[in-house]
Parts: sequence; structure tokens; C-alpha cells
Amino acid sequence: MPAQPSAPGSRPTLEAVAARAGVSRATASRVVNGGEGVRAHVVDKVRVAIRELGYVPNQAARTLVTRRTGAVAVIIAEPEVRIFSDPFFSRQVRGISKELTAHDTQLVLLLVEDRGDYDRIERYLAGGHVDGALAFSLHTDDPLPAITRRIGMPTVYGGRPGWTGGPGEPGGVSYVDADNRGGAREAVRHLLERGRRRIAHIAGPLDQTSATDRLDGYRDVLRESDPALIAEGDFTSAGGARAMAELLERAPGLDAVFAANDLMATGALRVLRERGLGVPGDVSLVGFDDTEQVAEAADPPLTTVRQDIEGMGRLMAGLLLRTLARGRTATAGGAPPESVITPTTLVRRASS
Amino acid sequence: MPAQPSAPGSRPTLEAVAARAGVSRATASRVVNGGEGVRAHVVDKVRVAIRELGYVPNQAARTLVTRRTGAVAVIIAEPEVRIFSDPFFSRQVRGISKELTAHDTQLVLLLVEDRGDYDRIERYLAGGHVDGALAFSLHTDDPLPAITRRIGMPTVYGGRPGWTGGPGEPGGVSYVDADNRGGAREAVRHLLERGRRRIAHIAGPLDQTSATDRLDGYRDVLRESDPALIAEGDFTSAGGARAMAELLERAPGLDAVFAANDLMATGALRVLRERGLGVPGDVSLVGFDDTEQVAEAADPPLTTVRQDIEGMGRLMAGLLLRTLARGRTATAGGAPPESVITPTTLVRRASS
DNA sequence: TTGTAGGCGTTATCAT
DNA sequence: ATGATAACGCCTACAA
Repeated sequence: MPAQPSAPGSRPTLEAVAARAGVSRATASRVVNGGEGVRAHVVDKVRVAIRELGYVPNQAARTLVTRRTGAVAVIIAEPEVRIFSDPFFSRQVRGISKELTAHDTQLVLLLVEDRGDYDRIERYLAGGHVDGALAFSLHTDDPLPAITRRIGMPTVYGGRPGWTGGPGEPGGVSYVDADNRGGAREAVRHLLERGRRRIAHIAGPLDQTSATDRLDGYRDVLRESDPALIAEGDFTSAGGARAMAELLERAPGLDAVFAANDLMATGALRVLRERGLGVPGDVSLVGFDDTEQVAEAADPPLTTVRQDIEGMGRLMAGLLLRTLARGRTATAGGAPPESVITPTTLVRRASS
Repeated sequence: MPAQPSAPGSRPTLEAVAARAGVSRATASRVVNGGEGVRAHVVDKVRVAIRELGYVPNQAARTLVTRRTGAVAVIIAEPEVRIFSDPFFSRQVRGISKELTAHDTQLVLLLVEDRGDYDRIERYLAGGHVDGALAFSLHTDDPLPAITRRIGMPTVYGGRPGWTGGPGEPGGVSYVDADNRGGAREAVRHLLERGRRRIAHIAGPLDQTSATDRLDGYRDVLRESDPALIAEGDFTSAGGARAMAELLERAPGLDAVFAANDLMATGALRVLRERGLGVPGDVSLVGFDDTEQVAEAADPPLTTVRQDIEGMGRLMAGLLLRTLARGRTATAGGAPPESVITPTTLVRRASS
């Protein structure tokens, strides 16, 4: 609380602080940035002046000389409907926000509405508004990776990007992902242990690695699974319902379903109930994500593969911040890509 | 796509563009900013140079002189659990994002985790990172309004702030709110028309005007309502369930419930079903918000008071942008507060 | 330990 | 219509 609030529109500068404290701009600046190598007495004088004037450093001026903004972009390119219905996104953003805040870094949210927005995004990233970027839920043909590479913007992805080239590829990529394949295997094995034999899978959109990895895990365990037991959804509840209806038509004898996320599982649940099939009596059901408000609130509550979504958000931010910090000392842009796979655990509830 | 991508770490400046085009920096700058008063021939030359170099203006430098950042802060100060479970927030953010994007303005998301974060928020706002702020879901004792007023930051609130001082107050405040009171009246009248007589109300947290306004609307219609028919919730599903249980204990004879939002209505629904009470057979239920994925997905689907959440977000952003634009021409900080109340409509579904 | 001075990349005010 | 040139507010060698 400044004792003497600045006049609206024109805020006090370092110059004013220096004058009031009776020192030079340089010394005032040193105090603002930690006060190393300044006599304690002088530090105090300057601090008092800062408080009295209500001085806050001008970020633009600072960025201009340091070339760092202290801000990071979070890019979400997902159709409206999913962002609204799936708690996954807000959860991950929250994790990111926590980590960034702890390191005094701001979060700039970039929502991609349609394909044309990428021009705007590129201009923004290239304009030096942010030091790095975080992006998630990319589809295989997403133009973003090409953009960030072209302008040399340090970026960490949430979820393994689909185009991570072979080992020969020049620029590797940093990402944080859950052990989708392992988690899927665990889910299917669990269903086998429950004595189920006709286990179906509702996959996510197959242009996302989270969907294909889970499908791969399913296939790992069910080597010779009947293709009729696999249907593709879109990670939404409605899509899960459609896929479930399809499966019941193609394979009426199924006795279990592994859905690639919780939202699709709730859609499947609805269809099963409508058809008079009991869960888990007639059909066992397992989801993926363990987003509360979905998995726990379902009736019956869902057995599901839990991934630490918020933790993954924190990891993404941490990875990026470390990359940026390194960039300051080491050669610019030369940080080697680094990725993390987080473990998943099966949470048993009533649906299986 | 720049034909000649800039070296990593150092991007081309206006100086470079000017040199390549054979003009002065001043002329290059004019072209970048619209090209008024520059011969067409020269404009072309400069444009070519810009493209060839992949030039993008440096925002920090620009901000330093223009004193405008082209960014707006969105401040969300709500406990984790609500942000995750209530689609309200993401919806409003989406509306805001659309409007800002349409005006080439960036959205900086500020999530408030705990009370101590307000220092950080104040420093951020005062640091000139953004031109204005958008905030919603304030509680009566929220420190934010004092902060924005102190540092003279143009701000538009989502939802009428609780402390809007009397007409004597110096600085009025801009906000966008739904007609909560009117919507509540309509909901209760609807229940009366359905022949209900013992109509209970599950209120939201009474330190928020959206909750008190809806309660007031309820009371407007039910002049002498039994106090036992009113319980306070917290806008969450669990809170709605608790309140419902409380009401059934205090007033077992109730035949209708008006919940202050859809999420609480779903909680109430669960409890009613557990107690063997049919909806709408035994008890009619009406919610508020009409967030799909909640109201439509409920079983039975909820009759509810719809408010155009995304539209409200757009309005908030629009109001702020207009204020900022005006500020540039008129006297700084002198824009009179302006507010908007948006209409609500009753959506009839199966729950009443 | 402190001060002096140059420059970060733009825009804006003057001349020309 | 165009070009010098002076800010904008800050950081950081370098000098003292």
C-alpha cells in the first residue's frame, strides 16, 4: 500500500526513486533487483523511497533490455465442447498455474478457435510476448510444432505429439505424458481377472497419441481381439454413447468395456442402462483419467485408470522453466529436449 | 512464413527492415502501423522487406513508448473445486476470449490460489503488463476492487460486486450481470403455476450477490415464506445435497425446490432419489444457469433459468475494450462506469 | 560501494 | 512524403 499513490496514468519511475533516496539510478536499480553489493544503509533508504512512492518496475522497459518477459503461453487448441465438458483441461491448467506462480512467471492463455488463428498465434509468439510455450492435446496434423520450431520458441507439450520423428529427426521435442499404454494394459488385465472374456474398447480420436497408445495397450493384452470389439469415439460423453450403441450392435455378446476416458465411459453407461444391461452385472466398465465429478459421480462410480493430471501440468511448467533458466546461461536455444512419462494406477470402484 | 528465418535468439528489427527497403526507420514504422501517408511504391518495398526478413514488431519496445500492452488480465478467484466442477467459468472465459481475439487483444489469466496472492496480483497489474482487467465471482470482502481502484486500472466485473457503494461513492464500477432476481421470480412463479405450494429454496453462498439476488427473487414471489424452507449451499453439487437433506429434515412436506444453480440442483436430485422421492412427481425441481452437461444431462433433465454465460463474457470484454479505447482519446481514467444486465429465460424440461 | 553513460526497439515530434 | 532525433524506463558494463 503506497503511502502516496501515484497519479493516475503516470507511475513513478526508477529515476524518481533514486532522486527521493538521494542515490543514482544504478544503485536504485540494484536494490530493486536484490540489493547485492549495496550498503545496508543505502538499501534501506531506497526501499523506503520505493514504498513511499509505490514504485513498481515497468515490465516493458525491463523486457526491452533483459529480453525476458517472465511470461509463458499456454495454448489450447481443442473444440469448444471438449474444453467445457472435460475437467481434464482446467485441471492441467491449474497445475501449470501453480508451478508458474511459484516461479513468478505469468500465464498467458491462448485459445485457438479455428485454423486461421494460427497466424495470430505465430505473430504473438514471435513478437516476444512470452519466453516459452506450453501446449496440449495436439492432433497429428497440428501446425503448432512447425511454428514453434520455426521461430525457435522453447515449448513443452502435454501428451506425446504424434509427429515426434524418429531418432534421426533434428529437433527433438519435450513433453509430459502419462503411461497411457501401461495404464490401458492394467485396465484390460483387471477385466480379465474379473472373469470377462468379450472385452470391448471405446477408443478416443485416433489422431491423438493418447488414444492410439491406449488402444495399443488394449491390444497388447488381447492379442487376437475381434475387430468388432473396437469402436472409435471422440473423448466426449455423446461420442461414447454412440460408440457403445455401435458395439452392442456388432457384438451383442460383449461382457466388458474399456473406455479410453471417463467421459466416454459415462456415455456408454447411459446406453447400457437404456438397453437394460446392468453394470457391472452384465457388463463391466472401466474408464481412464479419474477426473472426479465424472468418475466418482457416475452411477455406479467408475473403475478407472488414474493419471495425476494436475501433477502433469506442474511437470510441464517445471520442464519449461528449467529449459528457460538453462538458456540464460548456456547457449541460447540449445537445450536438449527432455520428456517425462508419469505412472498411472487403477482405481477400483463399483463399475467393474 | 519468412523466407529467411531469423537466427535463434536475435530477431530482425525495424532498423534492418528500413535498411533493406532503403528507407528510414520512421518510414518503415509508418508502414508497419498501417502505411498512412506513405507512397504506395514505398509501402510495397517495405512490405517486401518485412516478409523477407520475417519481421515482427517487438512488443516491449512498442509498449514502452505507447504505454499500451494490448493485453487484458482475467482474474479468477474461486476455490479450485468450483472452477473444476462448474462449466460456468470456462464458458465465460471462452466468451471473453472470443471478444478479445476479435480485437487483437491478448488474455492473461490470473488464477488466485489464496489470499496472499493478491500482493502478486497487485504488483502484476501495477507493473503495466496489461491495459485493463476482467474479474468475476467476487465475494463481498474481496480485496481486488480496492486494488484496482488504488492503481487506477480499468476493470469490468462479472456479476454485480457486493460492495457497490451507495450513489455517494466516488468511483462507480462497471459490471455485467444476469437478471438474477427476475430469473428467480420466474422460476418460483413457474412452480406456483404447477400447483406447488411448499416451495423451498437452496441458496448459494450469501456473500455473493448472485446468491442473494436469487434469494431476493424467491422472496419477492413468496412473501411470507417459511424460513425453514430456505437452506444455504455453496454452488457445488455436494453443497446442494447437504442443503437438500437439511430441508427434508426441517420441512418434510415440501413439494418443490428452486436451487440457485444447476450444480446444486443435481445434488438435490441425488438426495431426493435416495429418499425415494420422485421428481417431478413428489417434488418439482428448478435450477439456474442452464449449463449443458449439467442441466440437460441430469436425470430427469432440469427445468432451469437460462443465462447467456458466453454472451456475458463477450459483453464484459467489449465493455472493457470500449473503456480502454475511450481512455486513449478522452482524459485518462475518466471513463464513467457502465453496466449491463442481461435477460434470463426459463427453460422447461422434465424436472418440474 | 557507487555513479556515469550507452543502448534495448519503437513511436512521435519536428524539420525538411 | 520522408528523414533525423528525442524520448519511453530500465539494466549493466565500465569508471571512479
